[in-house]
Amino acid sequence: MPASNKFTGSVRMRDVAERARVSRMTVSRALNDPESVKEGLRNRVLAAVEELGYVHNHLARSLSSRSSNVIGLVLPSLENSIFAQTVKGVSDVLRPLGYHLMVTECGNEPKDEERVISAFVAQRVGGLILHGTHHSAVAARMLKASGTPVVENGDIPAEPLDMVASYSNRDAAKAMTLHLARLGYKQIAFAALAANPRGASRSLGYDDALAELGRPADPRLKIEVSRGFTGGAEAIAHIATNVPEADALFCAGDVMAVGALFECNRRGWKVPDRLAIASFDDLELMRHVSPGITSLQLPRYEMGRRSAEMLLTRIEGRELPVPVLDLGFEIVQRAST
Amino acid sequence: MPASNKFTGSVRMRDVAERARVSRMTVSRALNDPESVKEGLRNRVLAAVEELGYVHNHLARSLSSRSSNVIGLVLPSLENSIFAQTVKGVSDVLRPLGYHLMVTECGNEPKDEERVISAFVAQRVGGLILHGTHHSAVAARMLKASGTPVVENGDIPAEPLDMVASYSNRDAAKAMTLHLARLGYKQIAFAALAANPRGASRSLGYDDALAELGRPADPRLKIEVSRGFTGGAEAIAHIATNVPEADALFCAGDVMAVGALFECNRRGWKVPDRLAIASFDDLELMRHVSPGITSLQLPRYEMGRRSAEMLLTRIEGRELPVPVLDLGFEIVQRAST
DNA sequence: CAGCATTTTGATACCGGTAACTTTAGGCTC
DNA sequence: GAGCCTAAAGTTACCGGTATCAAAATGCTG
Repeated sequence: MPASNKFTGSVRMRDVAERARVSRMTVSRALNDPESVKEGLRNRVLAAVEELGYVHNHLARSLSSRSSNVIGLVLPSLENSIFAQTVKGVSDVLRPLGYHLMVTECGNEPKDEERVISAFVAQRVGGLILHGTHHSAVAARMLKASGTPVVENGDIPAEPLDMVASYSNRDAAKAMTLHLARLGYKQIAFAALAANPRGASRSLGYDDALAELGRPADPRLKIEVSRGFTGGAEAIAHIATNVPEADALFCAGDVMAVGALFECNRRGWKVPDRLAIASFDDLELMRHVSPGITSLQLPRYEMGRRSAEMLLTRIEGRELPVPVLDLGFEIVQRAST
Repeated sequence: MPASNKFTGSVRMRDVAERARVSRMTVSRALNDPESVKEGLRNRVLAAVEELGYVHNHLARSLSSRSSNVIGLVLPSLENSIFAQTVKGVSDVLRPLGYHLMVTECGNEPKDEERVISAFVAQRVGGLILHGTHHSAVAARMLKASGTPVVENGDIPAEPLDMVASYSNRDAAKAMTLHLARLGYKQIAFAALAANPRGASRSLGYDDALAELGRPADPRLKIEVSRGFTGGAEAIAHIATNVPEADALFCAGDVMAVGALFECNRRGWKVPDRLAIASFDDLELMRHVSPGITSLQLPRYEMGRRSAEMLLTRIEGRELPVPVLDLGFEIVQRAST
């Protein structure tokens, strides 16, 4: 039991009711559904609220009404600005309707995600948006049992928990690989993020493309690197040593491609002449470095917006026609390829 | 009243109690303070919890116990990875103690912050960490009245709401400006973020330094730019047109310095020979570009960690000896100056 | 083994709201 | 103005837990 803090005697609805000389119920109505209270009383109530500095107790409200206006968003990390757009998409939908968004970060481990989900379910949030698509059995069961509406939006999972609004990491990786092939690159290397479920899907997409092209899967071309700028440098080092004949590098993690580009600059490798570089995520940075880096523009904002909309639809009791939404992606061709 | 979703008949403590043939109270104790229940009963309870898939209702718990294990963190934006370290610092302290962190973004407008704070207070969170230091009167009053422990950690405010764990934006900006002067730069330009309260403090710090150096404040050297990479480019353009004699540029916003560096590259300006560049925040990027950018290393992680610790101290009822903590900063000298 | 302190469990009231229902107050028709 | 209908306000019970105090079980001492 962690908390031992007690809320210091805060103002209760009863206090407001007494002050306005009405019943608690009238106060409740004046706050939640003002139209249903006659103007005179309503003003008296609102005045009392103002005078006493009353702040509605959502705890009690949610408990009693068995509904909540809080939506939880579970992200693997906040280190990355790639999620900012998604957060904005969600907020833009929720805010005008009076819902509140609470974000929590959970890493890539299903066990950690489980703890976060458990906390949200314990708080009886109105709905949950999960970026991850790999969940522990306990988490899945808990979500199902609690009946919490859920949207997954980091990938398109084979077996959705509930609703989905995302792009397909596998399709996107495949498309970019094919794009590089179409541009004439023969030896396309792939830098993969270790221990990242979305990284794994991307890796499969790369394989798909090679298979479709009828090219053999050269294990030297598939490079496992660490995250961040460092990963890009590692990939270049690997190519220099082990597959100098590679003519393109597709980086499957956000800033990784920039790290690779910087490393090429350090080594005096011309991009794209010596080596073409493509990135998975179209961060703002990609168009500011030179050469600009070809990348996949993902529907980050849309993912947020549609996730929130789907959630609200479900919360309001309407069933959804298509609970799995593939939002696609686009390839942005720049000077690096 | 937004939500109309009803929690579908979830398992209650009463159900667990019946199944384990004990009183609700025993279940409550077995979950919150296992030591206080004898092993036999405790196991029976835990087995029942497991079998029924019971998830504790924090709503009810918080309402009844008038305490919460949720801590709210209010950030101006999630677009920026600079807050990731702070989030991590907070989590690292809270997680092992069973507290949960919920993050919300609020922009730079006190009115928006007020809405977020109000939501957190309505949820009766155990404590609040605010990055902003400019609050609406309503928000301040609400926090005071509710008795919620609060830590501000984005700057050292003149009049703290409660506790503070931060560095001083003003001091940091002053120190960097003095550093540039010490390196011999004579015409130090300053690129400021418009409409950002922390930006304003930094601007004052720059002024302080000039005053201390006995240099006149040349208005052409103080440049207001937009945020992001673009802002840096704008600053360079301004210098080229209006103050070509400037020999150093101090950028007061995160990626701005990188944008400035890129723009210098485009124009063929040598850094630092033609123009030295310094950045406020020591993002990872700063050491990966070339030349590496001189910047201020801020105690982002510490700010999170100490904020959380202060909050817990207060929550546990102990008073703090020093409720305002200045965590300082360091200058990282790199090739750009 | 009685007598008392301590630990473990249970009964009851209440946390601060809202749902559902009842009562009262108005408004209209004839 | 009686009769009926609707709107507005109030009453009561309960949401799902925990605090608090009382009761029962256990242990210890002499």
